[in-house]
Amino acid sequence: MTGATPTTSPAGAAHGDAATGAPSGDPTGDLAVELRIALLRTARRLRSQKSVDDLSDAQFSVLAHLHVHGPRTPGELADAEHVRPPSMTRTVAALEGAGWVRRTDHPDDGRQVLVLLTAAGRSAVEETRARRSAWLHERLARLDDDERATLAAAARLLRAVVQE
Amino acid sequence: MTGATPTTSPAGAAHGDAATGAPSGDPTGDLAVELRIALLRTARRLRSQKSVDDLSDAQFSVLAHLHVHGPRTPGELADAEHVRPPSMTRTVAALEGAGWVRRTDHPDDGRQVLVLLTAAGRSAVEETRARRSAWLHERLARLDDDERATLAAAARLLRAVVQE
DNA sequence: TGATGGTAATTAGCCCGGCTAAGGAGTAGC
DNA sequence: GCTACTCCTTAGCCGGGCTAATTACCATCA
Repeated sequence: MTGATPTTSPAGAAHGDAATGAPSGDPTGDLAVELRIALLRTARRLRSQKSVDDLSDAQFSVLAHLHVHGPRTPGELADAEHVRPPSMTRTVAALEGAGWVRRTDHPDDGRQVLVLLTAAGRSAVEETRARRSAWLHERLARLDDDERATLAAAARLLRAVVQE
Repeated sequence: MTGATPTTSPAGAAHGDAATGAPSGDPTGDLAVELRIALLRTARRLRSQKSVDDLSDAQFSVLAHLHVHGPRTPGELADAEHVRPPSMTRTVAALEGAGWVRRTDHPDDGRQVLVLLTAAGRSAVEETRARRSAWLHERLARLDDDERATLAAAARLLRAVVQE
């Protein structure tokens, strides 16, 4: 099919590309463009796999955050997910409606609320995490060890890069 | 699945930092989980940068596709973006309304439509691409050459992994 | 040639989840 | 105890997924 090779983006034929603002002598310029495309494309594919279960991407992300970090306030969750508080309120409400989280009063501050995973929520995270990784897992299995090592290193780098 | 996910820190009160950083055991199983998390997280950050301009992620993706591949029918675009035709109809309509693409009759088949970039659309792609990469670019600049090489290799691998 | 079935695009209408603006409820400082 | 601030929530907009149904066109075959 559209077997365009990744190396650069010469955009083939009639489409004078190469603009992208990347000075050609500057490797990170190209890299940013290439990496962004690859990441967004892969993420889109990963996200499209989610349709098999009933947990949306935003919802799962919150659940996973609670799973790792423990109870959090909506404000903290909004901050962590880089969304506005009203959006988080809505997501939390959906999760609560589904029985995956519970809202409790904050012990010290009456304005705040603590959101915590229910037992159902905890196992939902664990099951979903495995299932969602299946597609990627299956594809990674086709790579050789070096390639997998590269991706593992990249995953670590991305974590650092994205770190606030 | 692989039984125990090694990343589960007991959410209780502990705040596992080392959680999810662990390379060990079943390499591809862990890798899939780790990579998925890193990719989705990074993609979310990248996407959140878009808010500065008036081009949504889905819209930009279509524009970029047309920029690289030339005129396409809505059906082909839907296929390429892994969305259903009605979704693409809507996206194309928005792009047309903004003047970035034009719809023309298909030369051979009256059922089909050809979507093509306008001049404005073409420069929108080029400008936006550079701007959107700026955030990532700035962060990549803090890495060393080896790390950048790793990410470049990973970008290539991801393209291949996601192919088809 | 005219009915029949398939295919492309669209419309209608649902839902999720971003956002802003505005409104309680609770806290804190004076 | 008033005032200001903080946190959460509600109300309501919008983009963009989806399915189901509709319309327009093509292709085939009796």
